Amino acid sequence: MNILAMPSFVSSTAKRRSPARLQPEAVVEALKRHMHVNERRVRSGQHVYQSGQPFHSIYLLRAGSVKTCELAEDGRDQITGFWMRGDLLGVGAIGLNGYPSEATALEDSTLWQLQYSPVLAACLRVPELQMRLTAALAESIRRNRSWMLSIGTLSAEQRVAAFLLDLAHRHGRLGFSQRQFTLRMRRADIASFLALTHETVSRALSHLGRSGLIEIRRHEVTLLDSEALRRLAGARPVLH
Amino acid sequence: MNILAMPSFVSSTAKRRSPARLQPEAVVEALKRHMHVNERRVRSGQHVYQSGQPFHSIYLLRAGSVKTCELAEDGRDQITGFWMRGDLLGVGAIGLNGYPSEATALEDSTLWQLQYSPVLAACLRVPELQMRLTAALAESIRRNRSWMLSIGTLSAEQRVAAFLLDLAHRHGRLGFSQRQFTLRMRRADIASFLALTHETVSRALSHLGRSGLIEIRRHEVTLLDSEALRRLAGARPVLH
DNA sequence: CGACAGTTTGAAAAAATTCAACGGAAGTGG
DNA sequence: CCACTTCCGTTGAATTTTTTCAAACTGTCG
Repeated sequence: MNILAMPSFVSSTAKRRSPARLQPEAVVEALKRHMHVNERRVRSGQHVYQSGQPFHSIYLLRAGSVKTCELAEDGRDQITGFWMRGDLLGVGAIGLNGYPSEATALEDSTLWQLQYSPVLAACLRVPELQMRLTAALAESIRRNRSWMLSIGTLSAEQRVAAFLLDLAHRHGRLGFSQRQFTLRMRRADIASFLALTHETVSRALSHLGRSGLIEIRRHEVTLLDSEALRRLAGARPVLH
Repeated sequence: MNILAMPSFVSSTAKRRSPARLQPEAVVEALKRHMHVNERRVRSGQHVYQSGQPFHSIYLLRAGSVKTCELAEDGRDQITGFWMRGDLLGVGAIGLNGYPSEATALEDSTLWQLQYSPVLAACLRVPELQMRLTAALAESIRRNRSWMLSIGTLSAEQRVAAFLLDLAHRHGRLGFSQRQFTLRMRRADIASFLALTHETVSRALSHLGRSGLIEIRRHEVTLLDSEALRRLAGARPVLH
């Protein structure tokens, strides 16, 4: 789903890349050339959109970070993703009248608001944009499948390890440190995302810390031995 | 992801529908008018495509049923979906060189093979096709999110109940009985899909049977009290 | 400073998995 | 067509993992 640096996965498919990679920034340029873009700033804790709100726009996250949460009528909810620069939000609402989920800023963030009908129009005129949007949707599907694989096959601690590696990787792609970063979300959010309880996540993090694989203090993480983390998470070492 | 009868979810979002519903069959017609379609028959147990195979085509399932499976390099695997008439397969490969997952027929099935470049070309000429494809991708994303919600918030038995209701619902949309149908997949496949073991699925089915909510004999299911099943699965009663 | 949301940890309980055994159905090969 | 094998499903019991409940601790924000 990341327009600026696709693709990234928790596992497996990282190698099979697009034949014709598009320059990410070029696409961003193209977007601005072909349609009006409204910049929107959202403060930490505020909603980008809420469940049920009429759907008009998708959002390109330009700075900050955002979580998305799926809500059931009976009150159950589930974090469905954590997003950073370059990620596209609200695409799950395409084809519906309203957003089926909500998006909340995890820190002060800025987004480009892209009204969906102009996007469609632009896609018709600019094949590259269409390809890009479609590819972004497909990547989002792969990301989900990869998550399903993790949840279905890994233990609690393995999931937490995989989660940290995923965050690290996405951080790295955006030019930030792959070793050290801030967990912008609460333990309970991680827990929901990983289909665990917040206590279990806390224990897993503590245990990874005691084992010397990571250092964690509150929201600051350092991956001390990402090789071991990868082994733990069941992935073959990534060579590149 | 179902081209013939979107959308369907395990939960929540079923009400927020597309403003301009497109006639499903009309889209199928349009497809045939605008590009060459190769019909392919696959026998039960055979692959539609395999992980790593070069990606050229997506598939529209016309008859039968298919399961898709995500594979990790270390041997872990995970069923990511069960598909029936009208469902679009292989879209996860868009933007990649090869399929990241594999699709296996659960019974003798027939599919339309749609080479992807003509699909793209057709989408550029026919806005309706583009909308349809994009909407199908978006629906697939929602389906995944809905699955995440179920896995993250429901117990084993609730997941099995939700699974049966989902199958029943999709069956119903295609004009088959919503009350009685055949589970084409093995217990182990259901288990993988629901992030459980096959023993747990077996026990859950037996227990639902003993409780009088369903009748199950091997692969034949009858939903005796789908209202109670819905309550069990945590959903509000669907009114219509 | 004080309240509070969020985190950590421990102990008990519950849920699901693992291991093991059995039975039946389907498929294979004589 | 039958014997045999293999795969799949079911069930029970033991074990493991994760959750639940409870309490204490910490950093942040009025």
